[in-house]
Amino acid sequence: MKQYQHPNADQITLTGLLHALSDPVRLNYVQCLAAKIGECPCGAIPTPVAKSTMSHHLRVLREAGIVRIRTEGTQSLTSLRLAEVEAKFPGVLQAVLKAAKEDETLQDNGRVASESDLA
Amino acid sequence: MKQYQHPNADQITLTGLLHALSDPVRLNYVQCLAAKIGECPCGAIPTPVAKSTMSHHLRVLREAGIVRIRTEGTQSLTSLRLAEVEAKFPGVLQAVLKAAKEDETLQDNGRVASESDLA
DNA sequence: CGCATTGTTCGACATCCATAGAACAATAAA
DNA sequence: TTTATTGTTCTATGGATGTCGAACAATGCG
Repeated sequence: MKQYQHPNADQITLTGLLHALSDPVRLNYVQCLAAKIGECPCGAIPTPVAKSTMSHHLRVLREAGIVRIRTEGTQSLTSLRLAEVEAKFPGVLQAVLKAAKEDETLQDNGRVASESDLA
Repeated sequence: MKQYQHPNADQITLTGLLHALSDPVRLNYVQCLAAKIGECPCGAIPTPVAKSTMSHHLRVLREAGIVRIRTEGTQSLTSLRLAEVEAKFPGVLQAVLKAAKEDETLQDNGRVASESDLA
């Protein structure tokens, strides 16, 4: 269907990483993605924005090197590039994910992902 | 001279923190600030932008809760709120600082690299 | 084949943001 | 007091960004 381009480890920049994570919608998506193991269909994670907007956000995350996207059938599967990002910037993504998990301001911000929303 | 308002720990948000750190000029400034201990005059850290621009960046850093600014005479002294930020989001700022220290794209003291190098 | 599902792309739009110069304020130094 | 230093604020500007709807593409299902 569609071929996605992913930056390799060398092309991942710290500011790019931080910028990609600085959006509430994106950070929440990444957080939900980290909670699951392995790949995850985009649609399986509830988001408060239109699908075209989410497509844009996923593009940002992908180009920042945070997620890997591949298509299978009609749906695209996203997975966190945790190991690669950690190898490049040790502790950063992990600390952000941990902080996000315990942050209340992300829950209502964008109204994302109550436990009941997760299928 | 001027009174600065600083957010308390409760008002520091993760996305605000990440956004403030996602700018190369700001991240470099914070990194230099971390290298020094205690307060530091703004002018003591070389920056590649005009002073009005730097004033804007320092405002962003201050409002994000990352730096504390106070004036003494004609100059304003900035200090990193490392302990407070770490108390709120453990590991995040520290990991970012460590990553920034070892990142080549940030090295030459603020010349905004990386954007043009990505093409 | 026709239709539903899933996501991308395009155009549009409003807003934010980094940048800089000019004018201003406050203090220090001569 | 006059000048220099330091930084803020105002205004402008060009570019990036988040958002959406509509149209499109690809696959799966009946």
